[in-house]
Amino acid sequence: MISQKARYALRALLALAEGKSPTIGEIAEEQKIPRKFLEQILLDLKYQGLVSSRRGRSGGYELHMPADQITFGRVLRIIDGPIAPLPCLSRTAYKPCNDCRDEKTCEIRRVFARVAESARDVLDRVTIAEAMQKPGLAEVGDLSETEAKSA
Amino acid sequence: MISQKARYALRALLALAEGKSPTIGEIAEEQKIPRKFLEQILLDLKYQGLVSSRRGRSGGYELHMPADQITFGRVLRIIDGPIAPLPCLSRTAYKPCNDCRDEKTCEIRRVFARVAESARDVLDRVTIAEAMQKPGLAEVGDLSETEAKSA
DNA sequence: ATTAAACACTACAAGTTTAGTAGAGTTTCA
DNA sequence: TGAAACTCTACTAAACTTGTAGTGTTTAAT
Repeated sequence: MISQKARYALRALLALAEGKSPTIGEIAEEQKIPRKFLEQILLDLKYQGLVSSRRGRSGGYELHMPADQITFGRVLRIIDGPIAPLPCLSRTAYKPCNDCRDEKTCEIRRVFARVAESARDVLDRVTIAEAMQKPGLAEVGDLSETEAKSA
Repeated sequence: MISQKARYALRALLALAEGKSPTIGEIAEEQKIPRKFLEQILLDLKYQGLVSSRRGRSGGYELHMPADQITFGRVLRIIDGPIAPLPCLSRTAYKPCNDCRDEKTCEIRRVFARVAESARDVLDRVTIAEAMQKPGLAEVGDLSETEAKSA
């Protein structure tokens, strides 16, 4: 499960990708996100260069880069940390599993490497811009599972 | 990230799949799992019918079903709960996302549905028996990412 | 210059989860 | 009958999650 915070971050970015420069308050109300919590999230995203802000009387937020350069994976790593299901499979925060004898022969690692790869395959490719597109148009990948309430 | 507890559970099951009937202490020592913690894990797996135990003087544990009928997904759901990245995508524990206006048009849900499906694709297919096989043999899926330390 | 509206930053806190530990009880077999 | 093994419940420290609170700083309009 991704965190509520990450969901809020993605929602906020999708809102900013509309192109306006809304205030925190406007985003919070429109997206039903607790306002002070959203402040912190937007600060995180700002520190990482995804959004920029204008202070003062008619301030607000906007994307600091094109929406088609912001992947879901990038957002998740900022908010939730590594995507990999095992520390020993993380690209961004590698750590050996403390109970693992030998990574090269670890059966668990081998299986989860496949999970990690397929997750990255989606998350590091799909951008905020793509996610905004209505389905039914030409799509990057296969979206046929939209109707199946599964997993 | 899957929990340490789930990793212990998978490790214990892989050990039991060797076919012997080891004691908790033997598994704990061999797999470097805290003994009392492992007791609880094995009890969970027993309640769910994956393993069975013999008490008393020469007791021990063994698999209660063929290793090729125990998928990683089943173990993860027992120990860690739902696999889905969003509550609204869980097959086993569906819950609406509280901040979501409309599931059918939710952009976030649409993207994570793809992640969920590909994760299930691996986890609900790969069994303890398959994981034990040495690589290099004929394999079910594609295992070519074994050498890439990524995600 | 003042002031109101907006962002910036830090601290705190309740609740939950994680990763165990502890200990008393029960069963079996030699 | 006693030692070795599983069974079961309770407890706990630390970390994480999901916020709330409050103070400060900047900007634009007046």
